[in-house]
This record gives sequence, C-alpha cells and structure tokens, in this order.
Amino acid sequence: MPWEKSFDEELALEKAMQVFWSKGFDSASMADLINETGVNRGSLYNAFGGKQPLFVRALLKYDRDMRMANLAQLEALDDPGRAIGEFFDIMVSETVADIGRKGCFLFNTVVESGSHDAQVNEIVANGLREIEGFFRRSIEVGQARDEIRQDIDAASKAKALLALALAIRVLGRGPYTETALRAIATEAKQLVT
Amino acid sequence: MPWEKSFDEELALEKAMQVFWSKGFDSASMADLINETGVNRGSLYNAFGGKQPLFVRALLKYDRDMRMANLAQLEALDDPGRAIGEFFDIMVSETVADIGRKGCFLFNTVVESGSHDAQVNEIVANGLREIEGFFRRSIEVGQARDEIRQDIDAASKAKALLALALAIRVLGRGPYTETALRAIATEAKQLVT
DNA sequence: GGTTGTTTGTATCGTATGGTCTATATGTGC
DNA sequence: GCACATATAGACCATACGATACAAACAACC
Repeated sequence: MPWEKSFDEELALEKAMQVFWSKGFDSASMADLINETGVNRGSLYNAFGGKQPLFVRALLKYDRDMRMANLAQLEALDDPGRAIGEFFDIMVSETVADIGRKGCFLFNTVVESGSHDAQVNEIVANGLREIEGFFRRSIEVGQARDEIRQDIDAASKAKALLALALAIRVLGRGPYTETALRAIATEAKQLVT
Repeated sequence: MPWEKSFDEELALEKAMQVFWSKGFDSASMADLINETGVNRGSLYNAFGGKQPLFVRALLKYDRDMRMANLAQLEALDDPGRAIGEFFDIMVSETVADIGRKGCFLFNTVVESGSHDAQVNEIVANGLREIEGFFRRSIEVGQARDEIRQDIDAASKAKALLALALAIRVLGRGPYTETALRAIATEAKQLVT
C-alpha cells in the first residue's frame, strides 16, 4: 500500500479529545478540531468519519485513559479507606490544577445530554456505573475487613459519593474556590468513616 | 400614546425562560424563542434587546420565581430539620416530574459556564450562595434549638448539601432512576441528623 | 520512471444562525 | 376622519457551521 498514513491518528485523537473536553460537542467546531489536531480537513473526515464519530472516539479514549486508569490505580492500593480518600483528593487537585476549567469530560457530557445519541449516553452511563461500583466495592471490602462501619449501606453511600464527586467537578468549573471544594471532599470522606 | 404594547411582556418572558431552561443558551435559537413566545421577531428585539439580555432576564426570573420562592417557603416552616428534608424531597419529586428533563436552570447554567459573561456568572454564583446560606442557617438554627447535633460544621455541611442537591438535579437529567436519586436524598438528610 | 492510491489544500454547498430593516397594519388622540 | 406612533410580518444580510468535491502533491511499489 502506497503512502502509509502520515499523521499520528492516536495523537490527533488526543488533541481532539482536549478540544471536545474543554468546549463540549456543540461548541467545538470542525475548524477548532482541524486547527488543534493539525490534521487536514479531508483527512480528519477520512480517518474518523465526521464530528459525531470523532466525539465518540474521544469520549471513549477519555473513559479509558482517565477514568479507568485512575480507578485501577486506586483499587490496586488494596486499601479501601485510603482509595476513597485519595479519589477525592485527586478530584480536588485535578480541579484546582485545571486552569482551563475543563472539568471532567464524562460529567460534562452528562449535563450536555439530550443532544447526544444513545451510544454517547451509554458510554457515560457506563462510566458512572463503574465509578459508583468502585465506591461500592471499596466500602464492602472495607466492611469485610472491619475497617469501615458495618451499619452503612454500601450501595446508597456509593451513590452519594458519586454525587459529591460530580458536584466537586462541576462546581469547580464555576464559582467555587479550592477551600469550598476541599470542604466537600472532607464531608465525602466522613461519609465512610 | 397610541397603541399600547399588545403582547404581555411578562408572559413572553415566562415562555422564553422555559426555552432557555430546557435548551440552554447556545442551543436555544431565536427562532425557538419567537415560536414559543408567539412574539414577533422585531418586537422581541425591541422589548428585550437581543438574545443575551433576554437570557439574563429569564435567568433572573427563574432565580426569583423558583429559587427564592422555594427557599422562602421552606424557611417559613421554622423547622430546620424538616426544611432541609423537604428541600431534598422537592429536589427528587421535581426531577422525577420533569418529563422534559430540563433540570434546574441555575445548575444547568453553572455547567454551561465559560460561554457566559460576568453578569450571568454573578447571578448563578449568588443563587448558589443563597441556597448554601439556607442550609447553613437551617443547621445553625437547628443546633441552637438542640435539634441538630452540635459537633457538625454548619458551613462545611451546607456546602456538601448544596453539592448533593446539584448532583440530584444533574444526574436526574442523565441515566439515574428515581430510586437512585432517592438514595442520594436520604444520604443528604442523614448528613444533618 | 511510471503506476497507484492516499493525503492535502482549497473551493464550494446547503443550511442555520443572530440581528437588522422596511413596508404595512393598527390602534389612539385630535 | 385624519395624523401619528407603534406593532407587526417577513424579507434580508453577513456569518458560521458541518460536510463534500476535486485537482494537485506525494510516497511506495513494480
């Protein structure tokens, strides 16, 4: 086959992810994507098929590279209490370090929903399920090891923790200061103490 | 002066609020606003000055009619524990009854931020402050009356409660079921028990 | 070196956007 | 009934969008 693809598709996807992440689907224009990826218009269409498929690829990449990587690392700690605590520390520090105020791509997409199709909604729903599952498993393991109080409902607390994590990320994009976010994180940790 | 304005400006604003509420600033087109309000294009521009000023008016109306009214009613209960509990019951039932999945206009606007100007951000920030203030005052009054535990930090818990309220509204637009939302609400109530 | 198939740059299309403008209709005061 | 000021209806404009088309440039293979 003559002339192998000259641009790095994975690198382009990374750049596209950044664009969608910070602007959202609607506000990100193809011009933005072309500028940021540096890939030619036709090549972008040829490689990914259009804006919507590119968005799906970008969201999947985020889900894999960010969410999965983070959760796997925390679960590898094999210390449920610390894992949950560190999760919220990460939430806050990522939010504070996020000068572009991009927030979390997954959470952002939840709010943008309605304009998204079933495939996107499924990716998001799955991501949320997995995060909630991480919390639930952590709590249950902690209870089995007698490190976490037995009288708390793991499934219910897991949902509340997910809710607080989402709120930290969302409020961090708005007017909330680091101090306020830390207060929420502290409350989250106390939920499972 | 001949021929007083024939359309009801307040009614038009109400309709415009609904449009912005359910679609957000960007996705709501002037065509949508003209159709829904039933007001002529030129008249809309003449009465409100354009899309952005109309959005500000709509957001202010929501802030006044919805947020302020709800909080005032709850605070009038003069029963802090019940007020907080009912707040979350309202959150859940409003979300469940919200077939259009509009969510909360204020919270939606938090996430849409970046595209909004300082004026809009200030309205949102003020709304959040007020909700948080409602929680804090409720907790403090409850503590003064010995109805709420003395060892909890009112300011910190208030932020967590706001966070949970926001999450209920946001997740309600997405894949979360009524059961899940109720679980979060229950956790919220337990925070101040 | 010619052939082949992909990339690249750009021109273009159809549609939709927010906003403006003009001509007409309409109600009020004299 | 006439003049005036405003509301109305809809045309219109400039711009931006996603997407497609097409010719030229190009590298690998025989």
